[in-house]
Amino acid sequence: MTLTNNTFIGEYTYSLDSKGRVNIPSKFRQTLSTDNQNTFVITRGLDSCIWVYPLVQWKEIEENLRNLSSLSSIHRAFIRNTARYATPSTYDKQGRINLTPSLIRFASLKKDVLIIGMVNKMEIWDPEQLKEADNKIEKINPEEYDNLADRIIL
Amino acid sequence: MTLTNNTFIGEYTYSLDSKGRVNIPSKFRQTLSTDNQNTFVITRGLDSCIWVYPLVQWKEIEENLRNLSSLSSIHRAFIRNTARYATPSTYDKQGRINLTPSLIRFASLKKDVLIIGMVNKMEIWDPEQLKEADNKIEKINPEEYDNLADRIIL
DNA sequence: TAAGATTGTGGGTAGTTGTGGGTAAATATC
DNA sequence: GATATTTACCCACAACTACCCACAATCTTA
Repeated sequence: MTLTNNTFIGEYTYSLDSKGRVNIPSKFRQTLSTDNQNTFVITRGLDSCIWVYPLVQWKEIEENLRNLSSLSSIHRAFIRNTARYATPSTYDKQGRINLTPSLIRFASLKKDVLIIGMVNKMEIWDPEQLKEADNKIEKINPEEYDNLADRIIL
Repeated sequence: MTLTNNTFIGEYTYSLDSKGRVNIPSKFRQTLSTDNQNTFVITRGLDSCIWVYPLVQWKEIEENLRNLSSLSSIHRAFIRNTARYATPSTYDKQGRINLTPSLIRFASLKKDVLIIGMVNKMEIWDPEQLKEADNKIEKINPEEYDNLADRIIL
C-alpha cells in the first residue's frame, strides 16, 4: 500500500533499548522515498520531544535557513538553535535509529516511548511528558484552536 | 447503479471479529474510486465513534495540516491531535478493514457494530453509544437546528 | 423455484516486525 | 602502538499481521 511519500500519521509505542536505539514504525519506513537513503535527521522539538525528519524534508528546512539573512539577530539565533542540535541517523537492518544521549535527556525519555506521526515529520515522546503537554494546550486559547478546526473540514 | 464516487449513505449492522476486523458494506466499497487503492484512514470521531475516510478524502485533510507552521504551538497541537489517532487500513479480499485496539477501546465497540454513511466519510458505532448520543442531541437548542435548516435545502 | 453469484464471518499459515544480544570494526585513550 | 571503549552490523527468536481458503447466508436471475 503506497500512501503519499514521506508522510507520517498514527501513534505507536516502542521501547528505547540500552544502546539508545528506537524502532521506526514499519509503516513509516515504507512511505519513505529512496532518496532519503534510509536516513533521518533528529533534533530538539519545540515541545519536549525529539523531532525526526526524513532527510529530504530536512534538506528543505536547510534551504529555508539558508535564505534567512544573518544581519538579523533573531535570524541568527533561529538558525543557530535549529542547526545546533540536529544529527543525521541512518536506520539499521532492523529499522532502528540511534538517539544521542543529549536528545534522550532533552526529551526525558525512559524505556517506553511514543512515536507520533506529524505528517511531514515524527515526534518521539515520553508518555508522561506528552500527557503534560496535552493538558497545557487545552488551557491556553481554546478559541484559536476552534478557529483552526473551522478552517479544516474534517 | 453508481451514485457519486466516494459518497456514503445508509446504515448497516456488522460484527467485529476476534482479530479486530469489520466488513465495509459492499455498497460503500463499490462507490470508491480506484485512486483510493482499497484503503481507508480510520481515526477518532468527535463523538465516541470511529471515523473512516476514503484515502483521497484524508489526503485533503493531510494537505491542510501540511500547510500549518510548526512554529505555532497551537498548530502543533492541532496537527498532533488530528494525525495521532489516524491509521491507514487497506481492506482484504473479503472487504474487511482492521481496527486498532486503541480505536476499538475509544469507541467502546463490542461484537455488533453499526456503520453509518456520513456522505464524505463513515462512522462506526457501538449501538448503545449511538443511542446515548441520540438522546443527548434531542436536548440541544432547537433553534440551532433551525439555523442549519436555512443553509441546507431538504 | 432452483441454480448461480455475491456477501458476511471464521480460522489457518507463512511472512513480517519488534526486541534483545553478540561480534567485529572503528574510534578514542594512554 | 597497544589497549580500552564505543559504534555499526549481524543473527536469533517471539509475537504479531497480512493473506489466503472455506463455508454459510443472502441475494439475483433465469
